[in-house]
Amino acid sequence: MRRDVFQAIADPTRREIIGMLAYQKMNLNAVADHFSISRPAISKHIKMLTECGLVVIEQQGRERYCTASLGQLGEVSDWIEQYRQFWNTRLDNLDKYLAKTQKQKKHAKRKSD
Amino acid sequence: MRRDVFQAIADPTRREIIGMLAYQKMNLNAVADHFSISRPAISKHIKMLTECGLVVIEQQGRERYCTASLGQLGEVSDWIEQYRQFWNTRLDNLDKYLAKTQKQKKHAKRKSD
DNA sequence: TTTATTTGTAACGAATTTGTTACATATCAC
DNA sequence: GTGATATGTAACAAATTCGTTACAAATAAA
Repeated sequence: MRRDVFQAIADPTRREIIGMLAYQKMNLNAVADHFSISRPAISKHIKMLTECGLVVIEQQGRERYCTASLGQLGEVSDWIEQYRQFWNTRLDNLDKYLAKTQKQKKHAKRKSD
Repeated sequence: MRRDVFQAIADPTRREIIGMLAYQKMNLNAVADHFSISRPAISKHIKMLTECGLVVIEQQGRERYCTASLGQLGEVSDWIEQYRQFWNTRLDNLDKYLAKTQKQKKHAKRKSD
């Protein structure tokens, strides 16, 4: 099973969980209460998040308090940053231009036969 | 079918494709030659990348030249950056953090006027 | 001790992802 | 024209994801 950070943040529910746990420590049931899906489903999401280091668990009696530990997001950030030079540049504008002409070609194509 | 940028970059093959197309325009077969999986598989990956705007196609005769158009990565970058303040405040992160808060101050200034 | 609460996990199913092969179409080269 | 090349896509299969319900175990509360 793939358990990397890229995969972890691909799921919108997990991104929401991260958003909650970044600001407040919560036990698992409290997290689950914010969603319409079942508690076991949330439990699995949190398990995955802990497995890739984005959430840490602090056990207190029968409760498990979860907090976000977002340093691992650096892996994604680093991957993206290496390409930042390609954004909002002439190159990027060229790409947008090409995308535009491509659409025009597709439209023209059917008729031109 | 989910077709957002988070999902697009979750797959390692697609990240590799992005890495190749960021630096050079290539037709589809040239991309496929760099991988062990089949050409139709690559074709589908590239289709998905174009559908979420990370790759643009320029048709030239029977060939389709692909280039990366990475502005959409900003969506992921923005999502991550909102949490940067929560990362372990290492010194090398401090610069970026300060830059961000400086921007926020500028924005806040307009409201307080 | 008895009961309620918090949680993990097994077992399962549906949907999605990711690959394949086979075939169709359009274009180039001769 | 004929044949090679570049590509899209349909049809299918295997693996994975993401949810469910049911049950077990540990702890707290009565």
